[in-house]
Amino acid sequence: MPRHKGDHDARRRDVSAAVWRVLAAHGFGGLTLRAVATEMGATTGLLTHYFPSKKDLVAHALTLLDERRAGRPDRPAPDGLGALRAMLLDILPSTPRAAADNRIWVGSWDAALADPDLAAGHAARYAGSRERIRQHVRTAQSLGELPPADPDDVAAAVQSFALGLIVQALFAPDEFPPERQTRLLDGYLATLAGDR
Amino acid sequence: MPRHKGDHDARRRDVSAAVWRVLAAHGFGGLTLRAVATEMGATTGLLTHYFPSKKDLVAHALTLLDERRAGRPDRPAPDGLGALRAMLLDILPSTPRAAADNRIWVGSWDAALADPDLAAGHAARYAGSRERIRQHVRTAQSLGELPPADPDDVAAAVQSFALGLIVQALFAPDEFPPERQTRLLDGYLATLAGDR
DNA sequence: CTACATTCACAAAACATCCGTTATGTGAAT
DNA sequence: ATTCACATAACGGATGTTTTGTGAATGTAG
Repeated sequence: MPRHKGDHDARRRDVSAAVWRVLAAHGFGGLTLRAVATEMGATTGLLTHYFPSKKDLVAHALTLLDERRAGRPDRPAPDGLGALRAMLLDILPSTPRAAADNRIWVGSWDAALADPDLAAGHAARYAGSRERIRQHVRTAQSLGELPPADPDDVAAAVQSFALGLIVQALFAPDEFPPERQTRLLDGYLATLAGDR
Repeated sequence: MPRHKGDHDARRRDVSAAVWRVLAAHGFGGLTLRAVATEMGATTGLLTHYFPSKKDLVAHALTLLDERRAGRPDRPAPDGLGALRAMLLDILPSTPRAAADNRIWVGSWDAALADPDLAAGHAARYAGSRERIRQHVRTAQSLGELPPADPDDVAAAVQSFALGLIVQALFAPDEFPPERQTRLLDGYLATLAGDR
C-alpha cells in the first residue's frame, strides 16, 4: 500500500484523472465519490482529505482538463488558415483521448446550463475559444486566404461548426471517423475561402 | 382539487409538460419525481399512478417532445435552399420555447452518452435529421442553388453548424440573439451556395 | 542512537439526507 | 359495492459529508 508524501498537488492531479475516467465512462450522472474512489483503488476518505466538497472536486478536475488543453503545444502549421485548421483538428474527437475529453465537456453542459455560475464559466471558455479563432481568421484575411467578412461572425460560425461536429461524432463515431472529420472540416474551410 | 376522468393519455401529457419545465429549469441533474410533482401541484403518487418508473416517465417526455417538433407544420417556404433555411430556423433557439426545447436536448446528452440504448436513440434521431437535410440539399442542388457535392457530407456539415450554433446560443443568449442566429445561418448557407 | 510524541495520509465507519419505489388510505364517481 | 384517481406515508438504498481510528514517517529530547 503506497504512501505518498509531500506532493499534495500531484495527488490532487491523480484524483482529477480518476474523475476524468469516471466522467468519460459514466457521465456526470454516474459521478459519485465512491465511484471515483474505486477507480483509484482508494476510499472516499482520500477524496475528502484532498477536497472539501464534491463541487470543488469536480471544479478542479474541469479546470485541470482545460489547462491541459491550453498548455498543449500547437502542432506546427503555417499562420492563418493553416493555423486555424490545426487548432480545430486538435479539438475534434479524432483520438480516444480527444473523444474522452469532448465527451466530458458535452456531459458538463447539463449541469452548467442549470447553474448560473457554471454557465458563466462555460460561456467565458467558449468566448475565449472564439477569440483565438478570430485571431486566425484575421490573419487569414490579411493573407488573402479568406474573403473579408466580420471576423466575429466568422469565428462564431467556425466554432458552431466545430462544436456540432464534435457532438455528432460522439454519438455516431462509426459514421464520423477521423478521416471524415478532417474531410468535413476541410470542406467547410474551403467553402469559407470561396473555393469550389 | 380537479378530478380528471378517462383521459389517461391527456394526463400523461400534462405530466410530461411538467417534466419539460423542470428539465428546462434544472436539467437532468435536478429532475426528481418530487420536483415534477411540485411543478404540477401534485404528489409523487400521481406520477407513479401514470408511469411505472422514472425511466419511463423521462422516456415518454422526450418522445413527446420529439413528436411535438415532428408534428409541427412546416412554415411556408419554397423548396430547396429555402426549405432548408426554414427547417433550420425552426430548430434554432430563437424563441423561449425553442430555447427550452434545445436546452432539454443538450442536457440529455450526458445521460445519453453514458447509456448505449439512449445513445442509439439519439444517434438515430440525428441521423433522421440529417436525412431530412439531405433531401433539401439534393433538391437545392437540382435547382442549381447549391453546387454539386456529396449530399451526405453537406448534410452532416449543415447539421454540425446548426447544433453548434444551438449550444453557443444557449450559453450566451445575449451574444446570439435571434437576429444574429439568422444572420449567421444565412451567411453559412451563402458560403455553401458559393455566393460572396 | 534511541525512545517517544506528533503529524500526515489515508481507511473505516457512522450519519443525515434525499431519492425512487411501494404500500396503504380515501373520497368521489359509477 | 366496486373502481378510479390520486394523497399519504413508509421503506430501503444510495449519496455527500463528518467523525473516528490507525499505521507509517518525521521530528525531538535524552
